[in-house]
Amino acid sequence: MFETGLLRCSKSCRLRWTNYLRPGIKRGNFTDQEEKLIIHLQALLGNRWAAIASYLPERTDNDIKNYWNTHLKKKLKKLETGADGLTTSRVSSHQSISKGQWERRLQTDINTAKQALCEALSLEKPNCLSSFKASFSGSNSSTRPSTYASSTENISRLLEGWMRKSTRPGACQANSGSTQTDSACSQGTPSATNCTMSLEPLEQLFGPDSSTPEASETSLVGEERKLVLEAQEPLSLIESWLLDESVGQGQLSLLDMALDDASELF
DNA sequence: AAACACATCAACCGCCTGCTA
DNA sequence: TTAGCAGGCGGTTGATGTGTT
Repeated sequence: MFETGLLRCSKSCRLRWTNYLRPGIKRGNFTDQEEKLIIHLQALLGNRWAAIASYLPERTDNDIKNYWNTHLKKKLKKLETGADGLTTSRVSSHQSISKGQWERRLQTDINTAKQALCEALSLEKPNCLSSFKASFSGSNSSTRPSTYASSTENISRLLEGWMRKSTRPGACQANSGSTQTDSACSQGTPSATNCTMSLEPLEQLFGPDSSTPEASETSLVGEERKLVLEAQEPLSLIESWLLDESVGQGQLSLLDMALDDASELF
């Protein structure tokens, strides 16, 4: 501990630096993209503002937390109470679940799905299951050392894949001047933080034509519509994603899968 | 102009975790 | 092994700004 002569301890100084003084911090209104990304990440990660902030290097966890509490909560509540059946069911269904429960169930389901997939495809790869199980070994609440660490890493991996897929030509732009936070570094922030993510899935939440499933579906064009329709085929969304992940192609968004999966599970 | 309500956001608080002696 | 410490985190508070009556 050091004293600066100010009436602040090192803790306060650090906070002041990371939340206010640190260079590269963007102030002012959040863009639509940032807003959607926050909502997306909050749905995935829960109130883990530091983890969410690691995907928005120009914003601090405090900023995001404040923005969520003051703006986005209301916005989502509005949507929830609105006449939008699809959005309402989607948002409320996954928000009503406690985060830990959601994570465990999702991870368990992923595990099960992947196992089934490996077996179904008769993959003669002993590493397939073992490596996967190892990667999710932390999902057992009685053995995992840290829910946070395991889930953050997992989600990071998922997001990496999602961002790769959702990034379209011209959609990725450099974030010049941004500085990684200490927390971002320590948490293994994916390199994709410098990408402005494509967030079409969330247009369904915020777009003017998202009030009905039909509308949201018809708002999609070409390849996206095809993929949405494909997602309604017997293959579960998780399986689609797993296949997608293993093949390294496809454009199903993680958000759709996560939310749909949550709806299916509950 | 004053009073009040509401919104915003920096800072504080307490808990948890990891490190180290 | 363990106690003490520092740092990180999320939840909450309170000061300040802004809008409304």
